[in-house]
Amino acid sequence: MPHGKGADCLNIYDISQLAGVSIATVSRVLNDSARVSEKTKQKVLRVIEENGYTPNAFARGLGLNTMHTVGLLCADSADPYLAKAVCDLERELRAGGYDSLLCCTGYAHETKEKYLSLLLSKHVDGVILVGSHFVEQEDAGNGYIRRAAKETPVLLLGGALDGPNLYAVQCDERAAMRDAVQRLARSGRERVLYLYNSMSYSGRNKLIGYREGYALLNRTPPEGLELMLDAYQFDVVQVRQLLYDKWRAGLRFDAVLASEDRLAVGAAKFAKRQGLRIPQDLAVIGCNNSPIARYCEPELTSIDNQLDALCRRCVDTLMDVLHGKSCPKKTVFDALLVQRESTDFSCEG
Amino acid sequence: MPHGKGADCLNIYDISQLAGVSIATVSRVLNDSARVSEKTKQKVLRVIEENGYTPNAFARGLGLNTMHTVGLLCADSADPYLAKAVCDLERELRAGGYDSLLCCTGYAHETKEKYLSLLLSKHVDGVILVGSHFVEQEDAGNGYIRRAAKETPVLLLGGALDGPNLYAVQCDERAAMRDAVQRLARSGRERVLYLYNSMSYSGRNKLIGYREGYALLNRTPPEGLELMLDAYQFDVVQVRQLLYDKWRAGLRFDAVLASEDRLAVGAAKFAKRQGLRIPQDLAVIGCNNSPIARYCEPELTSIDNQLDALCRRCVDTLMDVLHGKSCPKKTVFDALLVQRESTDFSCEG
DNA sequence: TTGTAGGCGTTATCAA
DNA sequence: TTGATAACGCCTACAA
Repeated sequence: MPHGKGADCLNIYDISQLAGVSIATVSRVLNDSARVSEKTKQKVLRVIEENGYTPNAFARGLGLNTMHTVGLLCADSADPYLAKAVCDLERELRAGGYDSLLCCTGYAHETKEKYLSLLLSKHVDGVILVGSHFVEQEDAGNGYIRRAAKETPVLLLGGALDGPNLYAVQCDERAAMRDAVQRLARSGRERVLYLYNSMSYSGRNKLIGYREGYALLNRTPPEGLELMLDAYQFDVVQVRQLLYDKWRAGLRFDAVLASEDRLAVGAAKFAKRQGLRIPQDLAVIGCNNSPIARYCEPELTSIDNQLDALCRRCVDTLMDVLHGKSCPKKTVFDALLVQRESTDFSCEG
Repeated sequence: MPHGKGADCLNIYDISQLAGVSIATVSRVLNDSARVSEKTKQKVLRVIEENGYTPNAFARGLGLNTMHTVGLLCADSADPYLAKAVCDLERELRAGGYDSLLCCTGYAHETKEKYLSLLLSKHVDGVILVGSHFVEQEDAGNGYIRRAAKETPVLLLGGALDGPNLYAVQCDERAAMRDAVQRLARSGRERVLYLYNSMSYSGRNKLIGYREGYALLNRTPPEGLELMLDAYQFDVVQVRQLLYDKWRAGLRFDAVLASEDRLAVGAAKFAKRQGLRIPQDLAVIGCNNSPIARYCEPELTSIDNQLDALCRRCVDTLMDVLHGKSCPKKTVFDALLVQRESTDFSCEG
């Protein structure tokens, strides 16, 4: 009986002694691994209950080589969209019996890489890359993700990357943007400005979708209407100013399609300042269908990229992987255009 | 040498063998505990580097009884205010060498209690209760927090509770509300409506502050002007409707003081629908000074409760506790009224 | 300066 | 159905 401390916290030896059985039996009761007589089981359970014993998580982790923890890597969990994702994921993971280790990396490649390996060193059972800011355009920059996947399953929420032990769950925002452009055009909008601020995996796809929209109309996108705000974290006032300056410099447009609702809010602010009526003079469409689409005046039409469903499926997939079930490497959902006051498609051709 | 597996991951024995030293030496190098000759140290470090060895976190946790992890308990990390807090806390904790275990409880007492003990069973080095939704008015409901504090330091961000191993970091929102009422009154507002949706610790304090504001003016708060929205998660449209209904029922007010920016946004929506000009006919003040205060049209005056500073101080305090330094049980910051377009104090008496 | 050996609290493998 | 005992991988007296 190698056990001789009188610490505050009791261990399996204490319980075994109090219950008059061996530690093996206590362990078996704890993990209800069959072979225990109902009588001993009850006795042990009572002792455990009476003394408020909880098995030591570290010791268990050492033995089983897992503490049922998943790493959530996220560029900025204060961003409302990512925050919602993190919250949903955490809930689903907990329902599946896993804790969430949160890690906000910021947008610099170096820290993303550093924090990912930090998570791995904690032996997490899986990693979820929340948002598409982790996948780089030149594949050389994605080595750190592939390397991580050698040690633990990696799920990409909103992004996609092909490789062993990599799984992607995303929404077809490219198609959504394409459709939005076409609908705006059909309802008489001649010049749709595309407003974006990120060239992440998702950002690139949306931009492509915008261009495809025009391509399918057999038109080339009007000159100068792809407008990038050069900041991940920005203020609506910046957006308003950017559009205002462009307008004063002579740029004209009758619709704004934005890669994110906050950008669209900025567009609405611009319209007000410039004296343009929404939607009569300027149609506005945002993306994410976040609560702020409704905070805006007027309320914003927005592309719903089905975050809830994505998160649920993401965790479901991870659980399947961890349980050894086979599961799809890539799952794609459709987006949904939620119409509100900032657009008017009634005269759609 | 009790070591005989050919697994994928090497351990300290492998390294010691490859470097031709004992595991003790390797361990010493790893924890740079002085007594190692520079030469052996370099040799060991090179072997570690070459083989990409990382010490097993579980084993280390078992021995040291810590994995350098802090639990973040939060009612709903999708709430923008709480999300910002979680993000800030995580960053500060990481800077201090600690990981963050996130746990969203929702608003039910039962789950809060359940998840808190779940965190404790993971042997976190500390727990931060993010937001004031954890402290209940009747102290009987706070037993679970006090019990937790017996096992690990508990920090309350935005709330306060007195007891051993409990630390509070908060902002004097009560004073802020009191001052806001007085300033509104002095600038000619006769009937300040107080709009709130939570009776959390913070919620109660703000309400008290509102009443005190009137008390200091030697006036009793106008009848029926304390308006509670009965929902933690709400839509701005609900808020607009609530005010609209009240107005139609004859309730009159010339200012809205809200316990949260989102409620204030709802008030602005109401004003627009009712044809009231902001701030001429209706002044609006929100609380939290969150980004949405600027999304709103017009931009909202808001009480800044200094979340950044609170988070920093909260983690600083925890670090001090963990390092055995003495530190204050309660830290209180002042709030700041950030004036924007929804108020006009120019004619303040 | 370095090495040996025991302990941390489980789980799991064998016997009994 | 139970019990003894060896991992699991690290840290750290204590000894050399």
